[in-house]
Formats: sequence, structure tokens, C-alpha cells
Amino acid sequence: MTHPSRAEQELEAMDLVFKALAHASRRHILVVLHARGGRMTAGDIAKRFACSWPTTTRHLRKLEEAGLVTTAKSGRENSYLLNQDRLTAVAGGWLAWFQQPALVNPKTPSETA
Amino acid sequence: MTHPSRAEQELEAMDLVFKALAHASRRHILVVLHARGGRMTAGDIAKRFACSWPTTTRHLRKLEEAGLVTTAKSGRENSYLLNQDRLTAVAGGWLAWFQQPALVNPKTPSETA
DNA sequence: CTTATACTTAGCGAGTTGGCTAATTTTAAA
DNA sequence: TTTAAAATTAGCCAACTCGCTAAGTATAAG
Repeated sequence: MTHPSRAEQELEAMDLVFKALAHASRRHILVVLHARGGRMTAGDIAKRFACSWPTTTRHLRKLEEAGLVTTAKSGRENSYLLNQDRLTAVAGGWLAWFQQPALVNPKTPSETA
Repeated sequence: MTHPSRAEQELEAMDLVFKALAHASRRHILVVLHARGGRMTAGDIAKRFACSWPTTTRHLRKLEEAGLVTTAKSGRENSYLLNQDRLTAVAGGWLAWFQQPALVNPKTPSETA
């Protein structure tokens, strides 16, 4: 195949989102970013965390790769913008599955495969 | 300190849940489990996945440690039960944060620290 | 031009993850 | 009692994660 299908891209995208949410520091960054109105410079974010600035940069990179934040450079400052819609759409979308009733009968009499 | 505080326990619990959700196979197990009514044997789960049975067992162990499934042994079969409430409470609870308005003014004139 | 500021990139190292096969355990069937 | 089935545990290994420090880049200030 020459290119991944749309469905494969979405699965890959979802995987990046959940992997991004797997670390407490990254979840924390998103919360702080939201609390501060959805926009902060890299320095303001780094200042608020115990880990070193390069470590924070790498966390931000993963959030960016997952599409959960975008960057906007201006002068020598680099701002990060929360992509709230994507967070709630992807993670919330997956989670919403579990509000739905089950697809099949829990215990069918003909329990084939 | 002799024991972790309640808040620390909850943070630790949330971390286990999000780490459990970080792998596509584990998310898939939860979805299949829900679709089949919330209860399946280890064998039925293992059959539906490409990876080996021991690998699936380990995924199930992580889901169990996160409190997302519980086990019920009966004879030589081991059933896994979906803990749907915990999944939606913990993951959904964190996500719900982002439906709330921001805590502080996005761009206060006195941009201190 | 030189220096400081704001960040990122490079690269190291300990620890974790996730795949596998082989071996073991437990219970049911013959 | 022997054999088969269901599942887990043990242990190996390559790959990834995430912390760090040091070095580099780009822009603004002096």
C-alpha cells in the first residue's frame, strides 16, 4: 500500500493522544495551560514544573505531536496553545463508547467463538 | 510520613488508569469487553488478539492494577469483568476539567510570574 | 559587535515496556 | 491415574521513556 487509510490515520492519532496523556507531567501541563486561558510561553510552563527545561520541552513536543497543543513563535518567545477541541474529541470520543449499551447479548445461548 | 494521603492515592490511581489506556491493545480489550457485555474469560480475550496469550495476560494484569477490570475465577476458567464506572469516573473526570472555564484571566495586565 | 535571554537539540544512562518462548500451576476430562 | 485444557509465571531481549547536563540556535538588548 502507498499510504495509510483514513481509519489507520485516526487510530494512529488516537494512540499518540493516549500516549501523550500517559505521563502526569503532560497531563499537568494541559491542565495548567487550560487554567491560564489556553496560551503560555515555554518559559512560563517550564518555570511551573520541577523538571529541567529541556525535559519540559520534550513533553511539549509529545503534546504537539499528538495535536494537543500548537506552537506560535514570536520574537524569541515560543507560545504553546491548547487544542482543547482535539483533546475532548479524541479522548472523550473514545470514552463515550462506554456510555453506549453493549453491541451483543452478554451471554447468548449459542456461545460460538 | 507513614502513609500516602487520600489525594496522593487518587493521583497514583489516575496515573495507573492513564498508563493502562496508553496501549492500543489494552484500549481494545476494554472495548471488546464492553461490547460483549462486560464479562469474558481470559481465553476468549486472548483468542481475539494477535499477540500471544502471555502477552495478553500481562495487559490484563495492568488493567487490573489500574482497577479497570476485576477477575473472577471459576474452575479452570478466569473471567475478567469490566469496571466501567471506574473508567468513566477517572478518565472522564479528568477530561471534564476542560469543559470548565479557565481559572484565571487569560492575559492579565499585571503578568507577574 | 558583544552579551544576555529564550528556547531547542544532542546525547547519556537507568529504568520500564511489550513482544516472545518455555516452564509451571491448577482444574477438568478420559 | 494419566492426559488435556486454561491460564499464569519466569525470564530473555530490543526498543522506548524520561530524567539529566552540555551545547547549539535565534532573537533582543546594550
